[in-house]
Amino acid sequence: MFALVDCNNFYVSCERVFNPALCERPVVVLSNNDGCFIARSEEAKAIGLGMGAPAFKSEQLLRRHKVAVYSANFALYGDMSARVMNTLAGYSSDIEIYSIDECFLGLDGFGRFDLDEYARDIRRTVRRNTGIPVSIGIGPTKTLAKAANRMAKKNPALQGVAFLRSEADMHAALKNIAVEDVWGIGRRYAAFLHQRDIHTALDFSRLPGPWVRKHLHVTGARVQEELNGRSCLALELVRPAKQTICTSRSFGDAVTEYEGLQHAVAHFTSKCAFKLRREGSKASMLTVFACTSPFAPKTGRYWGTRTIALPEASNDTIVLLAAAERALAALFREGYGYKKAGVIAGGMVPGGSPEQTALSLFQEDPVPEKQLRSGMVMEALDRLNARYGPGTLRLASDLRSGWKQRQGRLSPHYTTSWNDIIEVRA
DNA sequence: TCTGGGGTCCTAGGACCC
DNA sequence: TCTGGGGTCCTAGGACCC
Repeated sequence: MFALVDCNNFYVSCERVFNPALCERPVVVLSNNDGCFIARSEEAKAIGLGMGAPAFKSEQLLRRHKVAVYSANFALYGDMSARVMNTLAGYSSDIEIYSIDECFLGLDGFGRFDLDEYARDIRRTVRRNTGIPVSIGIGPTKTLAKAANRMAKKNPALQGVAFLRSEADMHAALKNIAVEDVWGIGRRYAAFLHQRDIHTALDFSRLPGPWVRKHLHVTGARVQEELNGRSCLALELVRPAKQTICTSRSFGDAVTEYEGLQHAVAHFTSKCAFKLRREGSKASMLTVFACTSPFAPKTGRYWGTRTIALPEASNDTIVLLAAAERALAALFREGYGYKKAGVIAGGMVPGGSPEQTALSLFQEDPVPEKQLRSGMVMEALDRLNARYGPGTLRLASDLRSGWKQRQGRLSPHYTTSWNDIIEVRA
């Protein structure tokens, strides 16, 4: 058995924890750069504010219904997420943190418990410890746990918990779930299936296996197996190291000067380097891109990208910055208004393993003194920033001028910044 | 004025190896 | 008359997730 615990309207719920007056109002949280809705309270959904819809198109609606609007505060959401996951870890030793607001729990060997009551206890405890409301679905496969979770959310009578215990439970659940709402069936496959008169999860589960394998490939075939109660997706108890690490942002105002892009790219590169070190990985390739708005008139569009192969895999900010600088210089074209840029680290090599030191053909020194020093400098940098706040110590090229994000309605970093708390009190 | 930011996996086809 | 059999690696594109 698997349980899927999913935080309700997570980002909105985080804002509400620290501002209970929001509980009676429609609330939305915007994406970076205050662009789209990425979280909506139930009231906001009812008004018709769509997930991922651009906020500027709904300004009237927002005003008319006095919707509380927030810029994304990922420092807050990330910290609240860690608190929720911490609580959940007390309920099973087998946990997979699936996303910032979702967690699978393995319930093998929990047969002596009443799982329904167990789930209700989890809900109460998470709520008490963190203030965050969650819904819980339980089923014999991850996909069925997902489906159960959806039921728990959609059906208030269930009070946040749905348990697919018997064949009959599963049959009833699948009958009431549209095929596009099944985990692993996206827009394209849903349209394909609708054309062939397959509308519910139950319809899909009954299709001939080879046909599904042919048209939806192995991923689709696995979904079908899972819907039929045969588990194909195991819990990932250890998160595998990331294969790529990306930091990118849209700009509040288009950036036209090379210098502005340079500062932004240096900032993104520093963030990537930090993420690499946190993962214990080194990158052997670095890609930089900068582009105009996809909504700009066709003639004013440009998508520039360059990838640099590093002579040795690295997670040293200084090394990566030098590469990023070269890439940007190569891709930059005068005369465009750049609306977004980013840095992608790839070709990962585990940091600290023998490969990472051994493989450079031209490395003259058997004891890589330079690398040793670089590691120590980066460690000091990270320690200082961990203690005194991100960005306290940084490279001189990592400048915040010449580019900025729109972020007009940011709530305080209630749980991660003393300064913000002091301001709130004042 | 104005449209996010991360990720993963799978497949097909080409280039290449012996 | 009529072109082997077994691989790997890389890339692009398509699908999906939150």
